[in-house]
Amino acid sequence: MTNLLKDKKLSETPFRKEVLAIFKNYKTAIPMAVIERDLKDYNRITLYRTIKIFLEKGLIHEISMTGESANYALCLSDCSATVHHHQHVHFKCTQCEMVSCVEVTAFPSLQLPDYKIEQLEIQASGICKSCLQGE
Amino acid sequence: MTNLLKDKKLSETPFRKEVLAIFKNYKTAIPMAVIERDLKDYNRITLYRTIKIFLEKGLIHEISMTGESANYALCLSDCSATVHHHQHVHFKCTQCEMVSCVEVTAFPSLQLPDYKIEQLEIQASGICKSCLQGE
DNA sequence: TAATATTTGCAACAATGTTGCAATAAAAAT
DNA sequence: ATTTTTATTGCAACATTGTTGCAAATATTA
Repeated sequence: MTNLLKDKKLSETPFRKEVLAIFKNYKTAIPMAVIERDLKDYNRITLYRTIKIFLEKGLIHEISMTGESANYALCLSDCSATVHHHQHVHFKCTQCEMVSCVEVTAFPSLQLPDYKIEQLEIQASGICKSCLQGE
Repeated sequence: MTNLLKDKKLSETPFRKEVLAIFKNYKTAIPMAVIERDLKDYNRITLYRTIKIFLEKGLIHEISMTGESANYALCLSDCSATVHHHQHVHFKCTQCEMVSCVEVTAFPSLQLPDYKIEQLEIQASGICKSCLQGE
């Protein structure tokens, strides 16, 4: 268990540790609303600033899916604000509404004539593991 | 040139025609801000409602890319609010900032063990056609 | 433990999006 | 073509989301 805050040269405050703990609790990506619900007591402004700096330092990444409010998840590999080294697909379950990051071995590739592709982001939706089993 | 509004059983009002004309003018996807700038005179609330109903009727679709505000573009094929028949990739140029829909013949496929994928959305970023040529 | 740097919370504000309702305009029916 | 019906618009008011300056509090460094 490494110290994510110190690694990214961020001061270790109780609030940041608490937010980080929430991220670690979830295996899925979570929206602001979930973080707010899980914090016993929090300041809206501080939370915004915390999320912002976590994003800037590449501690977490943002997942925007069409029609959804933004979700956030811990970065698994060493990322910065702009460069992310993920090889995963963002998956939204249409049944339980969970958004998660799914690691894939063979990440699809794509070539477009006349375009130079630098990054690919894949958002899938369907039925997740636990919903498939639960039926 | 079909009548998109009538096709979708929407009243043909001057305002809706104007908004539709703006969408037709652009080959790219556009954010709210661009629509607002292009409208000579408009009511904020009516615009929100217009976008909402255009989305509901499948006249336009929303494109959410990480870090971006939402973009909107006309649907090319016959779509509804939930089901879109696009075979295109959303492309964001990191140079000119344009977001566009790029039709592809071979749309990548993806299989995930334990997941049932129903829809795939692909967001690419890099350098677009005109920026590549302009250099 | 003191000095310095960073973070927090407040107040105030800006931007974005929503709702009820009366006036208005479009579509359907006569 | 004119009336009736239905849908849209704009206003006021509000809800939500996100931002900024600044002083107090806290964390880090020396």
